[in-house]
Formats: sequence, C-alpha cells, structure tokens
Amino acid sequence: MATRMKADERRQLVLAAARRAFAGAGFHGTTTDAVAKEAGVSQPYVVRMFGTKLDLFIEVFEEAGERIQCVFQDVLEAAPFDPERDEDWDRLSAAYTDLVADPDVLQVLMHGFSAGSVDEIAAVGRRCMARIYATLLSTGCTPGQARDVIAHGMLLNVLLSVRAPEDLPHGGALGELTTSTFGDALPATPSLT
Amino acid sequence: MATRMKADERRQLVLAAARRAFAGAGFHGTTTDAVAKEAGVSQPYVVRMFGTKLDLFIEVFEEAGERIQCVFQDVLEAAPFDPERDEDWDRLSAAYTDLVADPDVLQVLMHGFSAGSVDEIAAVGRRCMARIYATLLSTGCTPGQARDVIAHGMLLNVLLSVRAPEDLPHGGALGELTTSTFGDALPATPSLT
DNA sequence: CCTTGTTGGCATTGACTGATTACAACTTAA
DNA sequence: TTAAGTTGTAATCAGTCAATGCCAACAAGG
Repeated sequence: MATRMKADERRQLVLAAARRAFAGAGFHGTTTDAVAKEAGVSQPYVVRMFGTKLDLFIEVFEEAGERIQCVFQDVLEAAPFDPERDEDWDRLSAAYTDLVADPDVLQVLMHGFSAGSVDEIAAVGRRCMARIYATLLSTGCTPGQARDVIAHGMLLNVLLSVRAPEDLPHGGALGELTTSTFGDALPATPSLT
Repeated sequence: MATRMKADERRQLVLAAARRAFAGAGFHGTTTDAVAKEAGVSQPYVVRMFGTKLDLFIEVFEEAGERIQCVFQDVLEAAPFDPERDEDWDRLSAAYTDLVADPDVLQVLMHGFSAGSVDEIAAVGRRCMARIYATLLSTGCTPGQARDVIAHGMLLNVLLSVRAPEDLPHGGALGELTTSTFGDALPATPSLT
C-alpha cells in the first residue's frame, strides 16, 4: 500500500482530494486529516506538502476560480459572442450546466466566498469575482447583463449548498425555484442513498 | 460587573451577541467562547442556555431568515403591490437597502446557507429559501422575477462576504460590479479603520 | 556496494474547544 | 431568618486539530 510516486503526481492527487474534502464543509469545517484520508496519505504529509491548511485551501480555491473563468472564456472563444443573440447566451448557460455536473468546484467557490473573515481568502475571492465579471463584460454586454449572469450563478451555488436538488421529489416552492434556476442542468442523480 | 438579570433578557442579549459573532466566521469558524466574550458572559453559560453550539446557531440562523422574510412581507403589506409597476419594485429594493445597513443578518444568512454539510442547518436553509420565494411569488409576479430578486440578493450576500465594499476606493472591475449591485445602498462607511 | 537525496509514515505535542460538574451569589417566599 | 429556586462563574475534562521532529523505505549515482 502507499505506492511510491513522484511528488508532483502525488501533489495533484492530494489537491484533487482536498477539493472534494473542502467542497463538503469548507475551510473551517474541514480537517487536514479529512483531506489526508480522502487522498489516502498521512495527515502530516498533507501539511508538509502545502505548508499550512490555509495555503492548501487558497490553492484549491484559486484553482476553482480559474476553472470557472476558463469555462466562460472557452465559450467566448469557441465562436464570436453577440450579447444580443439569445442562442449565444444559451451557449453560456450550457457551459454552466457542465459545471453543475461536477458540483465540487462550485461548492469550493461558495465556501471560499463565505470564508471572507480570513483576509487572505477574502482577497482571493475578490480577485476571482473581479476576473469573472471582467470576462463577461468583454463580450460587450451591458454591466447589468454581466451582473445578472453572476447573480444567477450565486443563486445556483446557494441552492447546491443547501442541497435543494435532493428535495425536488417533495415538490413545493423550493422545487419550483430549483428547477427554474437549474434549467436543464438538473442534478446528475441527487445521490439518493 | 456581570450584573444580574432575568434569564429571558440575558438570553436575548446573548442571542444578539451570537449573531454578531457568527456573522464573522460562520458556524464552524466561531467558538462558543467567542460568543460568550462578545456577550460578556462565561462560556459554559452560553452552552447551557442553548444546549449546544448547533442549537444556538440554528436559532440565530432561523431568526435571520425570519427577519428577511418580514422585511419583504412588510413591503407587500404597506401598500398593494403591482409586479408591473416599477416603483413597487423600487420599494422592495429600498427594503433591501435597510438590510445592508445592518449586514450581520445577511452574513448570518450567507453562513447558514454555506454550512449545508450539517444536515440540520441545510434543512433550515431550505425552509428559509422556500419561504422567501413563496412570499415573493405571492405578489403575483412571475417565477422568473421572483428568482431574479433572490439571485440578486445572493450576489449581494457574496459581495458583502468578500468585503467588496472595502475595495471600492481601488476602482476596477469589482468596484463597478459592487456599485451596480448595491445601488444606493452602498456601504454605511466601509469601516475604514 | 555505498552514499546521498527523495518519498512518506509514525509518534508526539501544545493549543484549543465544546461540554460537564460543582459551587458561589443573589432573590424570593414562607 | 431560613429554605428553595435562580443566575452566573471557576475549574476541569476528554477529544480534536494543525503542526513538528524523527526515522524508515526506496531510488539514483558513483
């Protein structure tokens, strides 16, 4: 067990494990030991590899932010984007759909945003938000449109966080809001254990 | 010091202190001792009064949710609401402005939403979200309109959380997004220490 | 073979945290 | 005044957590 491996390779492995772990309970709620268990390595090793739990979280958070931004960027580069054409906006929605399919990234984002009481995390959060906003604006759309897209994304994050999709079978007001927000991106099996 | 006081009175005092404390670092990031210090009482007293840190947080979270809902409800009851009249929507925006003036409530809400890995907290979050959505829908507006109002609120929460208002003097993309989102509700002095 | 560097776990630790218990101080009623 | 209930604290405990130090296993180069 514990097969030997180049450090870089192991690092990526632990980073992915950390993303899964932090996606669950955020910065304060996740222990380095939980990350280690998820990665199948020892807890001290995780700490030594990244220096500090905070450093590790920041790396995970920053990576998540970049991934979101890349998704948008890809859409904009795939074909010329005309903010007045509905189908172009649909392409953007579809991109978000893909993100929902792997919710860990969005959850990490959410947890990073809400951990703003830690100065360094808040700073990363601001940079991340600013980049995404700028990317959207670069389509030539209005500030209001860009803001609305982001707002929609934030609602989506929150609904994911409170696990609204799991409640869909119950129907009710929350169900309506959830389907309305997720559109056709609905839950890749709401993990009904 | 530690003037004696009826339990109910003290309870409200500690509850208010807990709101301030939890608004900072959320459920996992806030210790019962921090709440106690904020309230000026001993840590064991806080625990015994509410049974559990989780119970205390739930009570604070639920209260915050109710306060939001009441703000909306008040607007709807103050005068007949016509979802097709812009000024009626403006009244709703103004109500939100008041909420921003006392950010602790919104921050608690944000932290409650993102602590969804704790089942009981997630459940409260879903109920809270459902109630607010239902309240909005009762105006006779479209589901899309109600969803957009909530989405806008979530973006506002996130921007508060990453302390975007403090960055306003820097200008830049984030500044635009912040002013566009907060409207005239801008920060009651971004606490420039 | 031997030496040097890398990969990783084990044991430990000091600080912290939520919770319990015991007790002090004050208040009210008889 | 005394007995019972209420309000609050001090002391402490068992558990957890991030971080440090030391050492084993393995690889690569001479």
